[in-house]
Amino acid sequence: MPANERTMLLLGLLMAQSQHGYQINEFIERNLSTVTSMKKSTAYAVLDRMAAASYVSVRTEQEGNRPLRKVYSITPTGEQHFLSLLRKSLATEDLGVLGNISFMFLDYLSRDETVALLELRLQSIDAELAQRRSVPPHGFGHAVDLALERQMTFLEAESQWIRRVMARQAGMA
Amino acid sequence: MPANERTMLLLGLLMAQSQHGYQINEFIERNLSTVTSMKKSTAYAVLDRMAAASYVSVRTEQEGNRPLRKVYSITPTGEQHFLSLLRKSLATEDLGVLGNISFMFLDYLSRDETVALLELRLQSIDAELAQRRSVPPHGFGHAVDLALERQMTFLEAESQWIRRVMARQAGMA
DNA sequence: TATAACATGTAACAAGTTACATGATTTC
DNA sequence: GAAATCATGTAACTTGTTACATGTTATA
Repeated sequence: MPANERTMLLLGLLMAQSQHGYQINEFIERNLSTVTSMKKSTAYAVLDRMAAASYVSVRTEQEGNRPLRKVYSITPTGEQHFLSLLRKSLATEDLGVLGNISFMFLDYLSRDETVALLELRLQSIDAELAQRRSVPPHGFGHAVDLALERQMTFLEAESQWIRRVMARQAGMA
Repeated sequence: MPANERTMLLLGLLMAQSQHGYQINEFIERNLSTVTSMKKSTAYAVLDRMAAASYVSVRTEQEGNRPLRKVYSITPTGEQHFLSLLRKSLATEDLGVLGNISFMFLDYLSRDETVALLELRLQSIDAELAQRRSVPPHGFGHAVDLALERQMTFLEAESQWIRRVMARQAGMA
């Protein structure tokens, strides 16, 4: 019963069209690197698992005398499973998404170092924000853009929160 | 080389005082259930690993004829390791925190169902917000409160974002 | 002729979850 | 006398990463 995000991601990509593993991995690497960190070997393994669970069917094909490809197609069972994963995931807030344990332990660093580290974090967040604003939405799918917009929301929220926290620190100095 | 959040959490709790496993697990279950989902068995295993890595030392003690306890104390090496995990984690934004893949696939649900599911999500987020606002900060450590405040920031950001998205959907109906 | 792109894996390991085991003691 | 609390684990399983293996074909 693997009910995880990687499964949902791969099923979701196969909802659009049948694809072979390499093709999926390329797409993820080129376009979804900010959304998932799944490794290629993992993707191949998950595809195998999904085939064993009959969520996808496999056929092999060959173009010229290139290496054999295994083309995966989502099955009706797979579509059902995908939709049920999607519904559950959308309806429930995953608290795991919200945690960053390190903030619990700020007291173990000096105020100066805390400020310096938060400054670094802020810079990396603002850089990410700037970069994303300069490269407008790719355009593959309005919903993908939604997901990226949601990430932007969190980046902005954290950027502003860090500024507030630092202002407070400065006020108490 | 376990450089994960669970290690940091346990080391962080041991920074405050030496504790035995059960004690730590109780504390986590009672106070940190929104911050981590670590299971008790996992905590015991991580404590063992940390002992093997000399991040903590162990001594056994017994109170009356209760079961033996294994009391863990952080070592100087452990303190160094903790601080280095903390610094790295603070300075870098973890993109994994931002991802919710399901939003990429909204197009596979009808507009009506999407709205209904987002409504559910919104309700659970708002309920969580209300509950947290009604139970003011526990008070064990100003930094723990900071971590919870940060979670609040994300909950608020997502609540508002979902409202915007739904308003847009309604506008396009 | 080297190296990048194409294409799929395997093996060894690390980390985490689940369900279960154990046995005393305190509380209802 | 039953159930909860105290206290620590083990065994089996799932998931994921890392590093490596393999062999072809197009490109520089």
